[in-house]
Amino acid sequence: MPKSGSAPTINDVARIAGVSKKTVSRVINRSPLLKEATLQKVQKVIAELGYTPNPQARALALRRNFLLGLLHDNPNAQTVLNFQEGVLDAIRDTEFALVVRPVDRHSPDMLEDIRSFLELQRLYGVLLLPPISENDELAKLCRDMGCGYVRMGSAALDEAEHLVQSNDREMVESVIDYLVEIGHRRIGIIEGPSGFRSADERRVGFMAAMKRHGLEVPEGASAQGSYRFNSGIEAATRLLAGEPKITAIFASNDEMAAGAYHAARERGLKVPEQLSIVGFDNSPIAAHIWPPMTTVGWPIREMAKSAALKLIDPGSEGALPSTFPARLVTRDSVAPPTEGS
Amino acid sequence: MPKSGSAPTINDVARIAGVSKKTVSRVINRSPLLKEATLQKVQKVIAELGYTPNPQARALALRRNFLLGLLHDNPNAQTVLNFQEGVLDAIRDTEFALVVRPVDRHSPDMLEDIRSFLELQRLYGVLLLPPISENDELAKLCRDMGCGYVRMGSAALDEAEHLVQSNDREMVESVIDYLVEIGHRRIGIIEGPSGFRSADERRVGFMAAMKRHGLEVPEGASAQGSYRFNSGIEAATRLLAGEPKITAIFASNDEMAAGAYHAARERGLKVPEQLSIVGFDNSPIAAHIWPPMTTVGWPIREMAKSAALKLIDPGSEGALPSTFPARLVTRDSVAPPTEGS
DNA sequence: TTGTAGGCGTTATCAA
DNA sequence: TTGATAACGCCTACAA
Repeated sequence: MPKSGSAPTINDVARIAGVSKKTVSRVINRSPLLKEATLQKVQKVIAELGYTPNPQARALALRRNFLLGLLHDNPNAQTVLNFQEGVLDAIRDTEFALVVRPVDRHSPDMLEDIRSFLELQRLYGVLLLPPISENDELAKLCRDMGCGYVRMGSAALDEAEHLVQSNDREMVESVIDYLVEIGHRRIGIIEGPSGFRSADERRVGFMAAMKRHGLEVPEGASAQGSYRFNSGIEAATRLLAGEPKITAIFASNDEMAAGAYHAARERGLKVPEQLSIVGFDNSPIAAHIWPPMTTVGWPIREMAKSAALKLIDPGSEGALPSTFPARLVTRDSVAPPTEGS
Repeated sequence: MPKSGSAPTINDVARIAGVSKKTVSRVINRSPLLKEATLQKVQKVIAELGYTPNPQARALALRRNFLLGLLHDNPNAQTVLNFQEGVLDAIRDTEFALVVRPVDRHSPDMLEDIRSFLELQRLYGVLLLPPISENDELAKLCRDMGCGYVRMGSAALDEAEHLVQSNDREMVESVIDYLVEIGHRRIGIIEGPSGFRSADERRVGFMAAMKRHGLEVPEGASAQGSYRFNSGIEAATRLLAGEPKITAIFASNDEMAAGAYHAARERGLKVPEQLSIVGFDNSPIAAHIWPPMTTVGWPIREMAKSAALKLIDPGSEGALPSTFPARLVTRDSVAPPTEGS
């Protein structure tokens, strides 16, 4: 009988069930070569004892930990946290746990740091959040080290088994369609920083839609930001100073869009009457700012869950989808352009 | 010589250094009973080989993982993420890793869930964020299971070795002092939800300061919210409907304070000219809302670092402080009350 | 289909 | 001060 005070081990199960350790091991690992009767018998004992395999021992024997890593260098706290929740949805009631690791994408030895981290912790797999998910060298590193990985991104960065992707480009196109439909013609864009795939995708979607509608994007109707709030203020200030006046701004993320609100207010422009603003991300600020902001939201939590499942249970249904449709969250920052504006 | 392709083990080090495994183990664990010469010799080999002890093997032998857990049920993403960063500051360049575990404080089997989590993962220690850090049963569970723990809170919830605490009460008092100093007399409060220690502390600080200044808090000048944005709108709406009119609102957190902005706007009140608002937390929304919000910020990252050090290196200097002073972040949501208002 | 022997990389015990 | 030997709890290879 198991020593009281400590958790039962595989030996306890084996002894009580009257089989060998290895047989119990087979039950745990769902070996197909088990006689039904044996399986039942062992499972019964496992249930009675409340036995759970010791992850530390498995990790040692398998040279692989039952840990999923979350690598991120993301300025958006809510995104990261939503993602964590989604991963937890996937690993709930499993032996997996989630370890997080913020990284510094500007550090020259980021890759080396990650390498030694992976080597040390022997993670089962890692989840890569944008923008570092866009780093192909990092993906290669994971492959080389035999560490599973899934990248989250705004474009087809990798094969389906290593990717959960949103349709940023199309979404931005449909945002512009919407703005044009209600009457806007002179639409400006606050782009995200160069080097970010998401920023590229959103810009490309914007330009494509404008072109499709036969609309021009003059020099002064496009400005670049850093995805930070302050950069949004600056970019919008430049946009609003241009001629002819724009009637709407699409910002590549909500923080910059919030900055655009401030810039508009400073120029005495009312949102949405004199200036429509659309953001991207559906972060909390979009809901809390005044007037509440129309923005594009992606299903981060679902994407995270799917990403985690791709790692721990690739065959399962939840692991299948790789592309996740974003949706337009309509609030009050968009209105038809004012006559004569 | 170590087999190429895989990391060197303690056996490699022992063989090359010409000592036993155990001696190497002693070097790793800084045993004091080592001859200086042996120590040097082994350390040299360790350095040459770039040897790192395998955490999985240690975890098995020690029945304890080199993992810190972060348990939270926190509605504020930025707080959680800042805390994560602080923990990372502490464990950088150590063999520790951080595993996160959101929990549901409303679930009836929360404690049971956490128990099995701790049992399974054999965490080195856990960090408890408010509000679940206020749960004494949870702390007891950790003690009973021999799992280290540190609680973060707004009051003296535990002994210094298990606690990092902010001085919420005094900070709120000084906020009120400040408001009174610039002329406010009729000040309202949006309280946090009952059952939250932070909410209690902030309310108590508010009441104490008002009393000290000989000011009354009439029935209609106090309303309770849930710490959520919408509850802030509702609470502030009630507050602003009361008579005599209040000239300032202290909200127990920034989200509710942001809600108060909305309520003020709906009533046509300008912030800060006709209504001053002060929040608590210094979350991103405080900086991004218009006008930028005056609020109270706590040094979460430093608190987190100290909390983690209390777990992994209790003797170190950084592990000492248990009380961390919050500070007032002055922005533009406070002004003297308007004459005759 | 099941069992035996040995290994994963570390630490603990106890003797030398 | 050091070392041989046996855990720790699981898995793989190979044998039966």
